[in-house]
Amino acid sequence: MARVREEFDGRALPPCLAAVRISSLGVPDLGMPQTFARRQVVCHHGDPATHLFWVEQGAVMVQQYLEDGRRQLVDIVLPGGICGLAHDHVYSATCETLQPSVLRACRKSELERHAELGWVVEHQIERQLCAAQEHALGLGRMTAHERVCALLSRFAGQRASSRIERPSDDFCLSIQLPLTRGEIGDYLGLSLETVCRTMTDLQRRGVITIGRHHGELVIHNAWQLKRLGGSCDRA
Amino acid sequence: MARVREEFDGRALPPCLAAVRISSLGVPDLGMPQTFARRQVVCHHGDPATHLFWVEQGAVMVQQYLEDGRRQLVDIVLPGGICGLAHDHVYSATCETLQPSVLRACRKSELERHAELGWVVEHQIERQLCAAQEHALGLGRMTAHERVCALLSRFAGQRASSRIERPSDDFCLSIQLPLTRGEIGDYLGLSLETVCRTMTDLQRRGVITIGRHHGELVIHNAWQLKRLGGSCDRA
DNA sequence: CGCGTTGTTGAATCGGTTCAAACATTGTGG
DNA sequence: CCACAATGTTTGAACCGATTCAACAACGCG
Repeated sequence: MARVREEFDGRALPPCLAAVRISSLGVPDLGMPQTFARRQVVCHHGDPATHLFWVEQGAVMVQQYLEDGRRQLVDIVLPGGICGLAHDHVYSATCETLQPSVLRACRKSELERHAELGWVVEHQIERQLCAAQEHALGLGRMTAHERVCALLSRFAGQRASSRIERPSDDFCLSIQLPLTRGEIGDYLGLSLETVCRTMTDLQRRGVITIGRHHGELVIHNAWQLKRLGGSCDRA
Repeated sequence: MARVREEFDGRALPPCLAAVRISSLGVPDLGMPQTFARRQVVCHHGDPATHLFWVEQGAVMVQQYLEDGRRQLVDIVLPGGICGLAHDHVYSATCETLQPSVLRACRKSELERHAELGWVVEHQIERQLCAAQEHALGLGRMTAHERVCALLSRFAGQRASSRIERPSDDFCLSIQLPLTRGEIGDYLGLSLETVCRTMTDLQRRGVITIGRHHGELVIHNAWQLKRLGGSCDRA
């Protein structure tokens, strides 16, 4: 009856995780899936942290604010990821959907009663912490061009991870950015104008083509994109 | 025999955690405590990730590099914290001690056999992820002055958390910075010269006094420091 | 069609970097 | 204990990448 996934996040699960049903995304079957519209707030910074949210479909942005309104998107959570983290029993950030999304809301109190789940959640959070630290590397030490390229590269990689290894890959990759220029800027620690200029420049260089419609983008040379954003490959 | 701490990180432990002995820092008694000298590498980015390290005493810096040598300190781990995180079975960052330190190295494979520990580790990593996201806010959106003040404030808070709430707190707080200017710069995403100038400026304004000896620092007005670094208080 | 939102581009400005030189502190060996 | 090297810090001047402010163009929803 309890169907168990053998793999989670690329590594075999320890035997202790045999008790709870895990969906194909690594999401435990606790709590009901909830549907959220585009740009809907999932949880708000400072509110009592009652739930942990698993993203099943769509995407969620995790954002922090300074008092004067300056904003930083600190994470973009894709399916399989978790949001709704807490510090001192309150949500440490505001989470908002980028697209229509399906999340599974699990009561923290109930979740923790399942010891077997501890390591499943831990793996996911560990992965997100690694990602956050890589993001910090970009924020602290990369130029505007590198940051934009790294982000676009990530979106490209989501849809065609295997094909971006060889130099003269001249296949086109059409993607739909779920973020506005301002949001990209807030994610990359840049002004929206700089994001604009950088993308226009990438277009001039023939790396991408910016579609007429909002968010439309064609990537002509994913490899070059990766290379430009691309001292990003860590030594 | 199995003594159990009732509290971990300020919150009552769920009942499932009653089985493993936990030290007063929340560190499980698996693996031997190891002593590390100052500036000793604990684990290296890219190496097979066999262990998870718990910091018992001292401090560890977590650092990432770009190919061309640009460096970013992405975290500073204090006692109670964890380092040695992995992505795809290899360490995602290089960890190095800031001071002589005592770490407890736990084999990941063995650790995961203890289901009860999953949530303990999860709590700690969740806390560190929240911290990383706050750090990202600083890297992305704060000025040099704000970043430096926020960091000094953190060091001050470590030693006198309760006393920094009132405005005209004119008590002096003497601290020993375990980081060089260059490292502070690498942590804050600034050049070492900017860190210097900023600190000199804070001294001119009477907020701090820079001691003669390396790392020596006296904070005269912790409250003002907090305020300057201090849109840092999130809305 | 019209108006609000999002995106683009230009010009001036500024915060922080870079490069360079001098200085102080710490550590080492004679 | 002193001399000297290595490491870390401070300061100045020129430069530059990114921001800011402003105007305008393109979508897109009613």
